[in-house]
Amino acid sequence: MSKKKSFTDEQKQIARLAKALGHPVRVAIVQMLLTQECCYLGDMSEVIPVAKSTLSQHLSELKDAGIIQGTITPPMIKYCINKEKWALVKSLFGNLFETNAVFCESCEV
Amino acid sequence: MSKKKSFTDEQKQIARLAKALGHPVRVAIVQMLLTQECCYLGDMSEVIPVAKSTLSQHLSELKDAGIIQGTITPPMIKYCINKEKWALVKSLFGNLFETNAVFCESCEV
DNA sequence: TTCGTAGTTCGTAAATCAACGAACAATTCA
DNA sequence: TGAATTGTTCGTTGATTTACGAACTACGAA
Repeated sequence: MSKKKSFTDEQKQIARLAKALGHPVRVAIVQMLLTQECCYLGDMSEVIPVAKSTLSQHLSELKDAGIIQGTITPPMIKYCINKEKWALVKSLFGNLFETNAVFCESCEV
Repeated sequence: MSKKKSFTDEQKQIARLAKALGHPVRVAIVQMLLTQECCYLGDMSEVIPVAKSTLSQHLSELKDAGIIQGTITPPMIKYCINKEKWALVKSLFGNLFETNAVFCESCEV
């Protein structure tokens, strides 16, 4: 047995969420959804410069991470931010940011 | 010319930083450096269950993203959080989180 | 039933990521 | 000078990501 610990749930969750936000397309999607309640792939593809199929894949990743959700409203699918998950995102990153950080004075930049 | 705009600097910066935090090993590193629990690769490798070479690569990624910095203090290298960059991280994510989000009531979870 | 719209999935190709051990610097200490 | 320590780089192997157009599904409207 090793003394090395595995990762905490918090570390895994932060990593998962950060990864989901780790691409400009996905950041753009989230920003858009945050400011306009919900919208459709078609709307996004007018603004975000990638193929619709690519956009759809990015939407899937955000969905897999739980950050967004889609509701079928034929013939379209309405995407929006998942309220609960977004609260979790804020809370997890908030914890990290509120860490009373110790910066190293002797380290040059 | 397309009417589609490219990505804003903010979107690219957030994505870059989020990507850097998008792995449990790197989250663990940042958490330790924030509190200066460990500052040397050797210390970290006693806690984080990956090979030293792998750890070194993760440190490089965080360094490339500008989040951490290393100072040579022979025979070791002392790592720490880059104060200015960390402030930027907080500010960028802060902006995102402070967005007055409009959640869609009609979307089921 | 046929057409058009909205979005997903498929198939493919290139690039990047993640992981490991081995080999390699650089430096201190004996 | 030689040995030990610290950390990086190399070389390799898979897995994952990103991107695109083409093909497909699902649905409402004509």
